[in-house]
Parts: sequence; structure tokens; C-alpha cells
Amino acid sequence: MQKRNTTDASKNRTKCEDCPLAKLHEFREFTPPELKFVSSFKQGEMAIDKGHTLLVEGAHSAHLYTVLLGWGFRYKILEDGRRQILNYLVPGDLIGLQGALMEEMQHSVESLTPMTLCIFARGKLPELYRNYPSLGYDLTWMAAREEQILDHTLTSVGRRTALEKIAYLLALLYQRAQKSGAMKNSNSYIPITQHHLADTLGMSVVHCNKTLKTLASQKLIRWGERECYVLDIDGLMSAAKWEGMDAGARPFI
Amino acid sequence: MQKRNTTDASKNRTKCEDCPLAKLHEFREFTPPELKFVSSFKQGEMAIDKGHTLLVEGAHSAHLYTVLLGWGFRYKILEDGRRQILNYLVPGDLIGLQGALMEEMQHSVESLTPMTLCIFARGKLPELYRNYPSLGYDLTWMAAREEQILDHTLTSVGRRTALEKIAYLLALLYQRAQKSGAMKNSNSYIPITQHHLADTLGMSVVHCNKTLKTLASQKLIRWGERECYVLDIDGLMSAAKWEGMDAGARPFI
DNA sequence: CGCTTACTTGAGTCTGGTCAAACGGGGTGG
DNA sequence: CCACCCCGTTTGACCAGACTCAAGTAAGCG
Repeated sequence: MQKRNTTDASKNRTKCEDCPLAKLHEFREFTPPELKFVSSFKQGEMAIDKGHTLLVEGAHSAHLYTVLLGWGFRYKILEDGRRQILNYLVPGDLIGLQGALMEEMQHSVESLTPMTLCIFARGKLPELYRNYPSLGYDLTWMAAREEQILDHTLTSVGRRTALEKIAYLLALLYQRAQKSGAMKNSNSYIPITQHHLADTLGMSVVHCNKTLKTLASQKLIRWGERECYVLDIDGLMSAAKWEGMDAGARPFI
Repeated sequence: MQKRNTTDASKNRTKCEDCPLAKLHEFREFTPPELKFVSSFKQGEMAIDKGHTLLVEGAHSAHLYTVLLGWGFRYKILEDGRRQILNYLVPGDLIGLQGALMEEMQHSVESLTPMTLCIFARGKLPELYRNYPSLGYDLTWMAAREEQILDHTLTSVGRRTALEKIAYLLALLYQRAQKSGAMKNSNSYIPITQHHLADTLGMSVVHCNKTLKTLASQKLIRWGERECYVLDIDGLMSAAKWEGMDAGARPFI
């Protein structure tokens, strides 16, 4: 919730041709014309600090973003302060698609680490759909994938036990981070607090803490200050009774 | 779970030009060329019985459907039988978009009432994106809307109390049914069992039953055999601490 | 007419929540 | 440089919302 300036990093802008995400195995490749368009679609870059609130529920955002670097999450808050974290954001993820298509955002977005974002002009979306159908397809694909993740999470929150829930979420985040390159330097760590975990899974911080102890005692994870190290991903997945989710080469913009 | 034959109703097929959904205020209108394409995109119609399992998790479906009539729901099942209902289907909703874009369906779909579905050929999707960008946009819009509903439901399952959860879900279903014309004849009733409610909201049938009694005693609803009558939608929404969700004119295919 | 499905209701139990207190590290102002 | 504070984490004691088990009713169907 800290308020800090955001830095406009348009100067040292990453060229789409050199996009670090493109190098990852997980993403599909653009054709040259697509690449050219995406490059023009991109308006600039933005660097934000840790703990910055990027978008607020109810706002009407003029932009669409892609995460280039860093972690974030999106969430809703009830009147009395109860918070539900809906999903996390890692490199390659879109921010604000709902807001770009509908009237307004129905959730807020906050950063967990310093982030770098690509900024796209919402106004150019019609052109994208008109002239680059494959990119339009990709956008639908990404929305469908977000839906899939929500399906898995909803199933966990609704029907799994505390231990299973936590194991599920950590396994999911581990896998997403691996694929997106979010763990490049820092080996297998996830930058969240126990409070975030609790608010994602519909449980209290206290009980979350006690459950983490159990997972740690089983050598599945190790908890650090504001971060979680995954020691045994297979063990986590079987503790969660979860088989993972996969979906071939993903697009990104 | 009853297994019945599905009837191919291609014979008495509804022409897209006469689509009953188009008459509803909620949906946007097609342009003539769009209408022509959609008409060719539609391969036929299918009528299915109540309690029929339309799609199974893990399957690879060749079709995409739109609900013309009736109620359904999509869900996941854990190995040990625990079930999580993810969302409900009312007229105008798409079925199988995830399956059409990704490798396989990651959830199952079942009917709550007899249903009529329009069948679309998954293989024609590229043509849709190529030649009818506005329809491609609509598909993304629909995926984003599904995501929005999931956001609301996840928030309820994770952070609302039992009473609030149930009030939320009934209010949501009531509103969706109203807008989609699913309540045309039968005034304000929702065709689900308490078991469905429980499996949607992550609670037990017993506790669900007791909570429904409370809502009924407050004159917000009346419960019938296999169905729920909403008596006071505003009361329900305030009991849920929920403001509803709206999003202008929705597209459909 | 017996079977199954849906709904009720009560009793007892337990997972997970609340309350409270304490610790350690990092940042900040005096 | 130090005192203080805040945040994130930890732990214990107690509480309660929600679950399980169990049994019974009513309606629908073959």
C-alpha cells in the first residue's frame, strides 16, 4: 500500500524484437508482420515499485499492460475490508483486459516486487482485431487461460483442505514462475507473505502459518521472510492432490 | 447423472435470423454480414435431457455450443469424489470455448433442465477471426465476462460467510436468468438442488439447508422441490453485501 | 409398492477462526 | 547511534461455524 512514484522508462525501452519473453520456450513466436504491429501497439514501458497499487477497482483504464518483469496480483475488497486475491501476475501475463473490454475494472492490481510493464493503447484494439486476427485469437486464448486458472483455484478454495490448498497454490505459482522465467536468478522462490496466501485461499493468517509449518516439516518447502522456497514440487503436487495444468505453447503480446 | 439419448433437432432448427435471444434487450445486434456468417457457422441444434452429461473433463471436443434454452452447469471432480461447481449456464452462454482453444476440456458440463444448444464447428474459428473481427472481439468479451463471474464467485467462496455466500449465488443466478430470458414462463425460479448450491459454495448440504431456512424465514426466498424462488432480490443482494455485476450490452453467437 | 432422490432435523465433533502476546528485522526520526 | 515502531511471523489458549453421522419424511418413478 506504499505510495511511490512510478518511473517512466520509455527511454530505455525494450524493443519488441528483443523481447526477453520471446526467448522462453513457453511462448509462441510472432510472424514478422505481427511483430511489427505489436511494436507499434506498444506505447512505452513503465517501472513500478514493490507494493504499488497499479489499478483500482472501479477505475476506467485507458491502457492494457503486459508484465515484462516482476510479480503482482489482482484482488477484490469487500466493504468491511475482507480481501480476496484472485490471481497472481508473472511475466507474460496481461493486465487490464477486462477493463479494456468492459466498462470498468472490477478488481485492483498491486505489485509484489518491482515490476516492468509494457503499455499498450486500448484504442488500438479494434485495429488489432481487424488486421491481425491471429493476435485477436491470442487474446481470447489468454482470457480462456485466466479462466482455467480461476477454475483450478476455485476448486481448491471450495473443496480442498487447508493443507491441500496451500500445496496447490504454491505448486501453481512455482510452475507458472518457472515457465515465465520469473525465477531466473533467484532459485525457486515465490515473493509473497503468509497474508497473501491466506487471502488467496480463504483462510486466516494464523491457520495458514500453522499449515505452512507442516509443509516445511515434510521438507516440501522452506519459508523465508516474505518469500517461499519450493523444495519438492512433486511432493507438493501430490500433497495437493493436483495434477497441474498444461496448455501447449502460449501466446503473449 | 441419468443417461439418456440426445435428440438431433436439426430438422426443426431455429434460423439465426429468428434467434429468440436476439430479441432480448441484453444482447447486441448483429450486422447483416455477421448474421449471414453466424448462420453458416451454425451446424445444427441439439436437444438434451435433464441431468445429461454433455462434456467430460479431459475430452477433446470438436464443437462449440451456445445455450439456446435451458439451464446447465460446469464443474470439476477431485479423485475422491469432491465436486466443485464452477459456474452455471443460461441462454446465450457459450460452452466449450476453453476446449476449442486449448488441447482439452478441463471441466465437465451437465444439464439441470432439458436444454437446446446451437452447435458450431470449432474448425471454422480461424475463418471467424480472419473475416469477422467483431465476432472475434465478442468471443474475447465473453471469455472476459466468464472470468468476471468467476472473480465474484471466488470472492464469495473465499471470503463471505455461509449466509452471504448463498444470498450472493441466488442473487447472481436470478439476475443472469432474468437477463437471458431463462425465467420467461416460470417466474423467478432457479432449477437447482441444495446439493448444487453446496458444491458451488464449498459447503456441506446440511449446513446449506439450515442456512436456506434462515433466508426463507426472512422472506427473501422460498425453496421448492429442486428449485428456488427468489422473493426479494434487493434483500438478497444486501444480505450478500453484493452490488451485482453489470457490463453493458453483451454479445453472443 | 418398493426404491431412489431430495430435503429435514438433531446431536456431537473438529477444522479452522479469533484473540492475545511476543519476537526479530528494517526503517525512521530524534 | 539509538529508541521506537511497524510489519511479518510465530505460538498458545479458547471459541464457533461448519462438518459428519444418523435417522426420518415426502415425493416421484418404474
